[in-house]
Amino acid sequence: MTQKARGKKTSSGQRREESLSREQIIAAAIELLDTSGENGLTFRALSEQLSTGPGAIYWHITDKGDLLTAACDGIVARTMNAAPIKPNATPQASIRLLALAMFDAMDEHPWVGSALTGARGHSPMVRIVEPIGRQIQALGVPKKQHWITVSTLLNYILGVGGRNAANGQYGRAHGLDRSDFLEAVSAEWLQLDPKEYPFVRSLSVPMRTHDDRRDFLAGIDLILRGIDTSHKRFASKNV
Amino acid sequence: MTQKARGKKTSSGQRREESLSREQIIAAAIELLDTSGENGLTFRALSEQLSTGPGAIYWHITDKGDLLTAACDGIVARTMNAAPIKPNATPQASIRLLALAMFDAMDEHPWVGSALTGARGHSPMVRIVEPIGRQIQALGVPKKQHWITVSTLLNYILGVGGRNAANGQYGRAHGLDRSDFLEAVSAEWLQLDPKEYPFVRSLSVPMRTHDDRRDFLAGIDLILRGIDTSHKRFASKNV
DNA sequence: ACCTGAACACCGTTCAAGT
DNA sequence: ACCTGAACACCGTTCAAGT
Repeated sequence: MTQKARGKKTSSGQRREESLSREQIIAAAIELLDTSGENGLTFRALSEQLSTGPGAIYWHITDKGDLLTAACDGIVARTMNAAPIKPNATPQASIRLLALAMFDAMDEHPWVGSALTGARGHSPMVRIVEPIGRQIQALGVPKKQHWITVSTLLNYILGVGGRNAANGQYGRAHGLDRSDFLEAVSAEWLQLDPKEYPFVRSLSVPMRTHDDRRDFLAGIDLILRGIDTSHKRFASKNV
Repeated sequence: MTQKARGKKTSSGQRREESLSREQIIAAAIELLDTSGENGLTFRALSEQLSTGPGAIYWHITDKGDLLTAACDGIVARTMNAAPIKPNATPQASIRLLALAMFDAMDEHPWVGSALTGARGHSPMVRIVEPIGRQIQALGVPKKQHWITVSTLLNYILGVGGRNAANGQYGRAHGLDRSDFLEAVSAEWLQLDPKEYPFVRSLSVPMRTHDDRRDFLAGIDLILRGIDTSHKRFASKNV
C-alpha cells in the first residue's frame, strides 16, 4: 500500500526491478538455504543474490533469527496449506497425513528441522498445532488432554526434524551420502563394549537398514495408539 | 600414562599446575555453558578461564563441535549413571525415571538440549538408548519393534529438550522469566484470528498455566501406553 | 610433546551518508 | 522512505615460533 512502485525501466538480466520487499528477501533466503545449507545463509551472500548491500536487508528484517524464522514459517505455511486432508478420513489418518507432510518438508529442506526448534515467536509452531489439534478434537480427546496430546505429537515431530537436520549436516560436511552414513554409525555401534552396550549393539542391523520415513510414521502410530487408549478410558468413565 | 606431570611449583592462586588435559577443558566448557549460556562458550573465553591461548585448546580438542558434544556427553553420562533404577521396579516406572532424569538434566543445563540434537557421533545418544532399551526389552516388546520404540521415545525427549533450550535462550535474551514468557505467548495466541486458529486459541489457558515437567511425563506416559498396546497385540498373536 | 599468540578469513550488525 | 557500503566487534581456526 504505502509502497511506491519505482522500478528501474531497463532491467538488466536478473536484476530486480522493484524495490526490495520482505517477501523477496525471504524467498531468496529459502533458496540459499536449500542450495547451500544452514551455513550458506549469510547476509553477504544474500545481499549479493539480491544485488544490494548487506545493510539494505536490515531495513526489512530485524535479525538473522527473524529471517530464519520467517523462512521456516514460509515452508511450514505452504506445507500445511497443501496437505490434502479429506473430510471423510478418520482423524488418525489425517494426523498421519499432516505429520508425514511435515516430515517430507523437513526432509526436502533439512534446515527447517533446526530452524523450527529454535524458531522465535510462535508462528510456525501454531501452523502445525492448529490442524493437528482439530483432528485431536475430532478424535474425541477430552479437553483437559488437548494440550499434552498436541505437545507430545509436536515434540516428537520436532525431535525427528532436529535429528534429520543434524545427520544431514554431518553427511554434507563429511561428504557421505545416507547409506554411507548409516553404515558408519552401524559399524561404530558394533565396536561398543558388549558388556556395557548389549542393547545398542543389537540395534546395529536395524540402524543400518531402517527407513526414516517409514519409521517416523511408525512412531506417529505408536503415539496415536497411546491417545486412543486414553480416550477410550476417559469416555467409558464419562458416557 | 604418557603424560608427564610437569607442574609449576609456585601455583599462583587459581592457575593450573599441571599441563592442560581434555578433561579439564571439557569441565571448564561445561561451567562456561552453565553460567553464560550457549553463546558464552568461546575459545577465547575458555582459554582465558584456563589461562592459556586459544590455540592451546586445539591440541586437545578437534573442533568446537567436538567440544560441545563432549560437554554434552559429560552431562548425559553422569545423569544416566546417577539415575537410581530399582531392580524390582516395573519397566514403565524405570523408563519414566530415566526420561525424567534427562528432563531434569536438560532443565538444569539448557544448552544440553540443543547440543544433544546436533551432537556429532553417537556417544551421548547411545548412553540414553542403552538403559531405555533394556527396559523396553524387559517390557517384552518384540525384537522387530525395538528400534522404532526407542527411536520414538528418544525423539520425543530430544524434541522437548530442543524446545526448552530455545525458550530458555529467548527468555534470557529478552530478560523474561518463565512466567513472563508463558504470559506473553499466551497473549499472542489469544490475538490470533478466531476463524483461523480456534484450536490454538483454546490452548491459551493451558499454555499459560502448564507445568513443563509434569507435561513432559504425561507425554512419556502417552507413549508408554502406545507401546503397551502394541506389545499385547503382538503377544496374543505369538503366544 | 605441548603451548603461545599473532594473524586470517569470515561473520552479524550498525550507521553516517546518500537518493 | 529506502538503500549503500565502509566499519566495528567478534568469531573459529591456523600456524610459525617457542619451550
